[in-house]
Amino acid sequence: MNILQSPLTRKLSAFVALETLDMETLARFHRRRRSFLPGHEMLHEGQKSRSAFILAEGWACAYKILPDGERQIVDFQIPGDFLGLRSILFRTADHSIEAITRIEATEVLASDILDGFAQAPRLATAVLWAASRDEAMVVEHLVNLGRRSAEERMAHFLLELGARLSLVGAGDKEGFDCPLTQYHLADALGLSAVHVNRVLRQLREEGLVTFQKGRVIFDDFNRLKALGGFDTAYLDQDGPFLR
Amino acid sequence: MNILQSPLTRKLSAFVALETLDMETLARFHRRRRSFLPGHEMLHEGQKSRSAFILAEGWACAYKILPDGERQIVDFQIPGDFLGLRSILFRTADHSIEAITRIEATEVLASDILDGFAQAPRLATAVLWAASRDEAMVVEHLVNLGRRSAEERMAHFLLELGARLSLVGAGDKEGFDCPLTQYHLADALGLSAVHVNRVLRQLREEGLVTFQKGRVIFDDFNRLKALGGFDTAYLDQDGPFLR
DNA sequence: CGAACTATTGACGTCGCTCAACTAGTGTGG
DNA sequence: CCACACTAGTTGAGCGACGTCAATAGTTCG
Repeated sequence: MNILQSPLTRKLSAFVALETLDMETLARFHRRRRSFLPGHEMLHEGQKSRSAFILAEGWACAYKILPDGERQIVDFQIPGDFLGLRSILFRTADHSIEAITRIEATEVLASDILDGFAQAPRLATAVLWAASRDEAMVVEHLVNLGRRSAEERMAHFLLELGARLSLVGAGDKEGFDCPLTQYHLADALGLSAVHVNRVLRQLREEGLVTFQKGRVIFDDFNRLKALGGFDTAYLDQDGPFLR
Repeated sequence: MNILQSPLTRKLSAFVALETLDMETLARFHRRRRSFLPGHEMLHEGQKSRSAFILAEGWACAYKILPDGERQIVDFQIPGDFLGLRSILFRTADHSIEAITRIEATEVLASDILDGFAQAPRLATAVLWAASRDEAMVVEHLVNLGRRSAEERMAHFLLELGARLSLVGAGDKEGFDCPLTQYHLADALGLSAVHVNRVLRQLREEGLVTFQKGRVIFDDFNRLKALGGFDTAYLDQDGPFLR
């Protein structure tokens, strides 16, 4: 894939108008191609890591395991997202990452990124923006867990996923293909798998959204948005901002 | 206050060994001194903002308001923290910020920061680290809401606050002064104020921690850590890493 | 000394959890 | 080709953590 067309470039271009120098530096990030099978643990909490990944194809999730064995999924990653960026800035990774589907990614060394900042400062700004956008998503996720009912959480979550996927051309207002199980949803939304099932049934029976057979279909996009209190502003994805 | 001693410099020094050039660039961030009274809304969600703040003295909180009027506090800020960094990278602020106590801060223009990156790339890395650390805290907060009981949440929350404050010299293993009300705790932990009260009583009666009269006292630090599943690794604050 | 905020406690309701049983699809080896 | 295992999904019964509502103090401040 041409670097000009890569999901990451497309995403960063939503914020900064990248120049030739930035593009060249970014291209240097994409030298080591790697593949992973579903279920592979790409990064383990506590591990020292000198490289991160840029996801080109497939889905992954970042999570933490609690002492009692419970899991909280923090974020799902889709093409164009960094995997484990924090793990190279920190002494040890503060979370684990697991491949959900088969994954194609490029490995990026810490030194590539840090040297890149010195050569292309605009790129540093773009990466800071990408990290801030990730944080904004985690924040919205936090609000979801803190102050919304199970039904509202699910509505908001499915809408966010749809919005993110549509940015990389993998979904629209009709719906999207989704490889997640009800267990993934439970661990992400802080619910039990049993309750996830009930909530999905309820949303389906109310004619709002249908999640079956690996596909999410928005039956009534607007009513779903109203239920989930969903507003895309925090995704900040409406065309280049910094020129 | 000398720039060498400012809380922000101390915090960033925990990650990168800052050079003279970085220090000078950082000093340029500290020109516009501002004060705010308790309760002042320093940043409003949806607002366009061209400047952020570096907190020198006092406490603030970042929060979101839901359509039904409920509030979720995302983070509390203490000296050395950025206020509204995301708001200058995004088109509009995705959250609001309120002064809890009287606040002393310096205002930083977006251009100061972005120009600073071009002149001192190490500083860009340091700011990215600071943003990542903020994200790590939000992530831990998310795990807190998703998978811990009210009692565990409270334990974890008070321990995190203590750890952060001790980094800037405002607390230790004994305890710390804390200007938060039970309503603040409720909005941060996704609980009702009534339940916060009950949980605090329970923790006090179990001899774990006492929160009264604006002071948090760790009655049994180790048992509290065990209860909250608290591990400081995600704060990544054990001495300079990148040299 | 009233007004406004903060903290405390009880009674009662409910959302979401646990446990358990059952179905359906899928893959695997004999 | 079937038996078995394994995973994902579905549904019911019962229960407990936490919410809501309401009443009462204690504190701070004008």
